[in-house]
Amino acid sequence: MHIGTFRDALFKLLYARHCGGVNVLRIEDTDRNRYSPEAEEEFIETLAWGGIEFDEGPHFGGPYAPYHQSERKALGIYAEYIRILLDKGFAYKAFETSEELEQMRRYQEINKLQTGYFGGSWRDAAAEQVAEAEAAGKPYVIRQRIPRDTTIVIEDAIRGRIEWDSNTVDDPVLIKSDGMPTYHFAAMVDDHLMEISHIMRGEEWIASAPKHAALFDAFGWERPIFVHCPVIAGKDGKKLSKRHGATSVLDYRDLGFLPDALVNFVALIGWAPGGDLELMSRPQMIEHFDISGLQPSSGVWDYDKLKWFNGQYIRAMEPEALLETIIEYVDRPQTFDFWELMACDKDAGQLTSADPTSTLSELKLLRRFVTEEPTYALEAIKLEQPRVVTLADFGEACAFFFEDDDKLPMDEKAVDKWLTLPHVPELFQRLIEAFTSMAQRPSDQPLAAEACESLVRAFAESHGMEKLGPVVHPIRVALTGKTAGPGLFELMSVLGPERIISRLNRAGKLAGTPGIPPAK
RNA sequence: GGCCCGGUCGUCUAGUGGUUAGGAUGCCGCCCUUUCAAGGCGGAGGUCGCGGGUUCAAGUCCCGUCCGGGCUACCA
Repeated sequence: MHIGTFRDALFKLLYARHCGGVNVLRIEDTDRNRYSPEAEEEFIETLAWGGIEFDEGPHFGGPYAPYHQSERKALGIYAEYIRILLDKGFAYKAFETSEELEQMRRYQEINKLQTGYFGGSWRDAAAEQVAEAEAAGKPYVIRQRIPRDTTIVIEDAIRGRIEWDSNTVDDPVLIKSDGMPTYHFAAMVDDHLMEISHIMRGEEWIASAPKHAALFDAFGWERPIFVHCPVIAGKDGKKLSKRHGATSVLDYRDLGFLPDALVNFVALIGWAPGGDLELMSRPQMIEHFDISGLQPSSGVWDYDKLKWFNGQYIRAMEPEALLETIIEYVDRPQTFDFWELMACDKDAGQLTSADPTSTLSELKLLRRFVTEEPTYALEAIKLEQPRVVTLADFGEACAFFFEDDDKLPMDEKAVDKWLTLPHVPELFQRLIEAFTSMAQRPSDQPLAAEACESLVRAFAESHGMEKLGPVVHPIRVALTGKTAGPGLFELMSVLGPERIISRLNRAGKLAGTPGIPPAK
């Protein structure tokens, strides 16, 4: 599901909840070429993941079932209503072939006329002529007879009054030659039948709104309130599309975004609660949501701000809940399918700064530890929680906790800079000795960060060092292979004496320091 | 081409005739600090698309203009 569609669905939910109304899902599957069960499944999956709840719909039941338009068509619902329009003269049969329509359009374009079907040869055809064509078995569509020489006015809840010279509105197809209704017909009939109060949809529908209004008028039905929401655009101002990055909601799930963060962010494109409120819980959004806060102008998708929201939501989570969420994330096969795809995609750089191939292997490592050693993994996650943006980031951030001691990748520059310092061999040796004796007297207590700190500080002091950096950095590089990460003492406490000893040994050799005895 | 919609820092936005045009993000700096983040503090960034009016007073009202976008299917 496209981000824009998702945002609209969210607005509908928020508004329904705000008003104590009913949110209904209807599957508009009248185009047999476009519809697929897989697409519908993806739709439902997206809605469920995003917490977009429905009170009525094909998978939820309700008083106006069925909720698939194809099923409603089979029931003869649309046939019944098109009959009424035909009888009242608000619709007519048109027998043009697609070639004839194509020719007409070309003629209009060449002569710089308005394009569209404004009657052709059938709007005003004699009854006998129509009967003749029908008897001859010619295929036909049923078109809406838009009133001429008048003004069609709609009252849009966001933009106010919008009007059209009805002579500029062409006659849309209501029933296709295969008997299926178009959106223009089916959605309006259903909206009436299902007692829909608000038509909330994307701005791209404004152009067809006069047709829809005229249809309600033709039936003598009360018009719902039209709410045309602004579109979400890419950085270049054009409709958000693949080349702007990911447009599918599920891609953001697989990228490691939290549904609540995405929802919070997306709600704020085209809507503002007024004042300075930005970070909002779902109940807060419902409380504040109102059509008067909707923006008429389109918004641009700002990936950076989405990332900020996600970071905020990750930091706000209880570590235990976060661990659960991460487990869910790495247990989902789609996560790995997605990163496989990313690894092959040249444009993946728009979405991640990290190399997808390494993300993939780091996520596998994360999956192993999170299920096999959840207690250890939890401690690692706690330390990385404040410095991560997406769930996927935990892969890289935590990798050094999980990687085998002898396979830990070492940043070359960091090795050159910190492991070559003259005091490093002695430092490592002292630490190895200290931790070895600790390891030989195993206790139930985990290694305390304070103990590590005093050890390191003692070394610095005994060497007359005023700053801790020259001591801390070599140890960090030895233990993590990197120069960035959580506080050294916290990280040592989580790693534990065994891993520390083994990594110090390895790093010592890497630095070309001879003479360090084996740890055990 | 025609018809429609839109236009406040790069971006999301507050603002409904009187504000030093506010917040958020991003960017930069400082603090914190063993690194990176997070967090705290601060800074740069807006002639409210442009031009006319109305008014003592206009981002806010009116007209024009420019630019951007959407639609222009037997798709939704």
